Amino acid sequence: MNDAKEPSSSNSNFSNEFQSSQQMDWLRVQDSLKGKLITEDDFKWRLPTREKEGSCEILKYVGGVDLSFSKDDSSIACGTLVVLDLTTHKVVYEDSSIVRLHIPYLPGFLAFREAPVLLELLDKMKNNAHCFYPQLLMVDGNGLLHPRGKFCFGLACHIGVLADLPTVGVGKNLHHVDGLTQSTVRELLQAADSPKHVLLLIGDSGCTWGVAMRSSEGSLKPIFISVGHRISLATAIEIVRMTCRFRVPEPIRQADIRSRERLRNNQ
DNA sequence: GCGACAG
DNA sequence: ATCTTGTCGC
Repeated sequence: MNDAKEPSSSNSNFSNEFQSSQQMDWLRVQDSLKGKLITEDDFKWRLPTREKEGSCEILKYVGGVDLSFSKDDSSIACGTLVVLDLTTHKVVYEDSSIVRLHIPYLPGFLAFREAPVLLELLDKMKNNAHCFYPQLLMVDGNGLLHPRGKFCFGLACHIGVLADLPTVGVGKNLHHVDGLTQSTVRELLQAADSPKHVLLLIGDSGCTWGVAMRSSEGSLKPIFISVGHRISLATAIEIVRMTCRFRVPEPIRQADIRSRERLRNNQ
């Protein structure tokens, strides 16, 4: 009875080793991409709210990306890209792609699972020189707010660097970082008398990772905003606030709704 | 050692 | 991420 094969256990040794060597590769990739990261405003447009001398282009087209998953087969996903016109608050572009994912979700490595589909959608639009190509992209997932923050970063930074696009990370849950937890942050946000409902996320190390923000009056639960690429935290906050009809900023919310819808009607 | 851990 | 209905309220 001893020689009974335990496929799951003998497998998991190999599988675990494979997984950790895979993760070491991923850490190197994140580290190398981080060398290209820009964490201050670096774009040629300006916010519509900010008056300024000179005639420069105004931020008008804001993109949002998200993935939804099949309830039956969790490896089937629909990635969606939408672009919102800030002046009309309407969706002016939508594209999506249903794919089979071969990479599992591992905390800290979301980008390796989700970025490829989304980058393809962006690429397609750029290659067509589409006139609504986003000037900025909001990503469902964190940017600099990452548990191994010194040399790593999240999905929003990953996409920003690879697409060379200004990006903002928006999380609906806090990825525990540097002593910050969801419950303590929520308490602090309640206690804070910040009129803008914003709390700087400063970790035990003194590092500022992003902010927690009550984005709409209705919701006690905050969203977590962090710098993605080619943008400062202050600008990121301003743009997120500008696009929040509800708790989740509209570009991401629309991408979420539409990707879920497409998955329902198409598989 | 154990639990926690974006989507 | 996904499983899940109605319900209270502006």
